[in-house]
Amino acid sequence: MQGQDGGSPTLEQVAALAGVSRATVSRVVNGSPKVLPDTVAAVERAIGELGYVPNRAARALVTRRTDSVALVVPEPDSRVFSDPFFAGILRGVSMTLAPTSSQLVLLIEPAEGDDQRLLRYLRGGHVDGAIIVSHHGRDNVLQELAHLPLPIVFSARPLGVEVPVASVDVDNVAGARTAVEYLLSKGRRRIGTIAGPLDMTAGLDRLTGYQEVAAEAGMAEAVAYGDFTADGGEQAAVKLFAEYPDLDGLFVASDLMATAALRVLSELGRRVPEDVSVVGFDDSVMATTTTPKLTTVRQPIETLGARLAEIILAKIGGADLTSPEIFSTELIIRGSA
Amino acid sequence: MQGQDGGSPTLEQVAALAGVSRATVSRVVNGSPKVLPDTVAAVERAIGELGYVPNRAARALVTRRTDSVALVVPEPDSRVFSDPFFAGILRGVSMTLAPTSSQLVLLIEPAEGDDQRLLRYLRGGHVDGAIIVSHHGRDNVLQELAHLPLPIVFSARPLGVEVPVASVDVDNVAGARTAVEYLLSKGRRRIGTIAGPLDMTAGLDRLTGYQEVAAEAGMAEAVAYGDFTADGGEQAAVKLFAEYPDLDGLFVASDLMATAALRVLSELGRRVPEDVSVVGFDDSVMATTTTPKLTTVRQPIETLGARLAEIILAKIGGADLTSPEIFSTELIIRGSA
DNA sequence: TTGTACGCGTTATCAA
DNA sequence: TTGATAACGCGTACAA
Repeated sequence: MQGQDGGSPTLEQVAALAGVSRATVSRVVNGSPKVLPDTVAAVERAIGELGYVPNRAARALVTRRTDSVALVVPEPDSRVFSDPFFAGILRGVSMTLAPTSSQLVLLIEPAEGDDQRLLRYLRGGHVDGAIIVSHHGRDNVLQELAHLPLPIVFSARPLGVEVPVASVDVDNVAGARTAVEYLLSKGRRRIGTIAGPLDMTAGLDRLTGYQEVAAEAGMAEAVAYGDFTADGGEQAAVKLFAEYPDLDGLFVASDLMATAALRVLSELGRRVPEDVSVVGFDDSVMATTTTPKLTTVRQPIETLGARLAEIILAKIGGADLTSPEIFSTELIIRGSA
Repeated sequence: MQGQDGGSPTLEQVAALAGVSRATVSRVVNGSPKVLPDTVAAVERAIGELGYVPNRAARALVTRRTDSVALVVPEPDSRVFSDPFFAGILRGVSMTLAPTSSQLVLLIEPAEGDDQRLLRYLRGGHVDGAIIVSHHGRDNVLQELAHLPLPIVFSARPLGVEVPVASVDVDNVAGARTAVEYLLSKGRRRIGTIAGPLDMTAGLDRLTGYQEVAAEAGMAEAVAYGDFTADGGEQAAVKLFAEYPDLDGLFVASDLMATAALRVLSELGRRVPEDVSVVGFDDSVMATTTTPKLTTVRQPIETLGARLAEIILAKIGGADLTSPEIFSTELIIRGSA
């Protein structure tokens, strides 16, 4: 039907067909208000007939805007893709960007230590802005990212970055507090926790929430550390219950680790929730695949992703946003506590 | 340290600093063999000093190559992002593309029926090729995608497309056969299945595998349909066991639906695997979060993704690949059968 | 309201 | 081996 002459049609060809100049076609394409209705109609007809699509490269060259934003994963470990959190963020971001003219390009650190490649790309003006899905904080990449001359927003308060930056996150401390306080309200008196790595805000803050409530209730701490994987959760659970056999409550910093803990408890012959009540964090799909179903702290991940996209779009548009935005969590009560 | 004069440095500036012409710098950047070593050294020093990065837009404009490939989800339903299958594909694709100069652009259908936007984008020369993660087959979008004047590869044989196209998939029929035959080998004689939607190859082919074995074994079919979600799996399981209470074996077309079936069986008071043996499909994370753990058919998803990327890169490079590539599955035996 | 003409940063062709 | 110079397709002063 169209484009049969090899390359895509150009502004020039549309102009010829519509009987106007390139400039006028350009105006119509970009919605300039100062074009006669008749002219607009003629041009649009020509555009439709030819199936014209603006050449992004040419446009970017002159406007110095690429109409694309990067979703950056500054870690070579692509396991993040399997993380339900990442999936939710991706979903929120892409749903928000879809109706926009902006495209989403996925950037992942190609190999351990190859930060420079990422930074050069970002500095090269190939994208208008970047959303950083930062997990591990100690990385000095975050520092460099934060200082890039480019609109940037982080999916979580970047650990170790001192300058003010835009970020979107959930109140992990409060979420953890809710979980532990709920356990307390159910009469649990000896509550332990499986924490995440302390170089991630999610690990750090959720542990802090637990510690705060423990201190307030005069309860001794019982902590084991996992790495947010099923295996790590299993090992932590085994260790925790070997060390503190009298635990009657357990707050786990992620649902995935919680499912592992549930299995360990089952093998240990401890009934859930009768002997030990368990609360997770995330409210991911897995929370409903276990028996009993998992009571967990829900975070509005997709909303976080959507907001991330809104912020980067706003910053690209010139808005000056450089502070964290915190969303609240919600306790979802199911069978495990 | 660099780029302090506003925009990124250009070829021109590098040339000035190195005392050569733009053309020579361009040659060095693109690794032309016909440049004197001394000149190369001088140019590279200038590049390093200025922190020069080629302008992608300008380059794309003249070479007519964008160095980017699209990962297309031709459905407005962004739930796919939460699908472990999609995550694995994304992982394989991005790992393969990362060391390359190619960027990955994520394209999702913005709204129901807005196929045209997607097609125009793809036709507009914004990417060099596209990987289509097609789930639902009846969509006529697939037809149009298959006929695009652009290197294309599908993540599964696109249902309803008659022309030869490149695709990468697992042998779903054989995988399902393995599962059902295994159930048979364990002494199960009354085996039912929870199938996926018939407009997806995964749904269709896995059902076919079940039906083949059932026919060969002279076993009556017992089929219920789910939609690859937990809720759908639950409803299908309820319906199936209401209709066929004597089932002693169950093959479920996806792990997620299998976890739901496991819960239903538990509520029905049927022990797994003693009363009913269950086999899933995928070997996703959830397969190990259930009690008992799920015996399932594993597909090498990440490998599929990697191959998808290799194929699209090859096609962009001129290779003529237009036939399906089929990978095999593997039965992972755990506790449920 | 519309058209002319220039420049965006690169690559590629052709001379030198 | 290197250097001018002409495209590539588009936006936008500036002029008409």
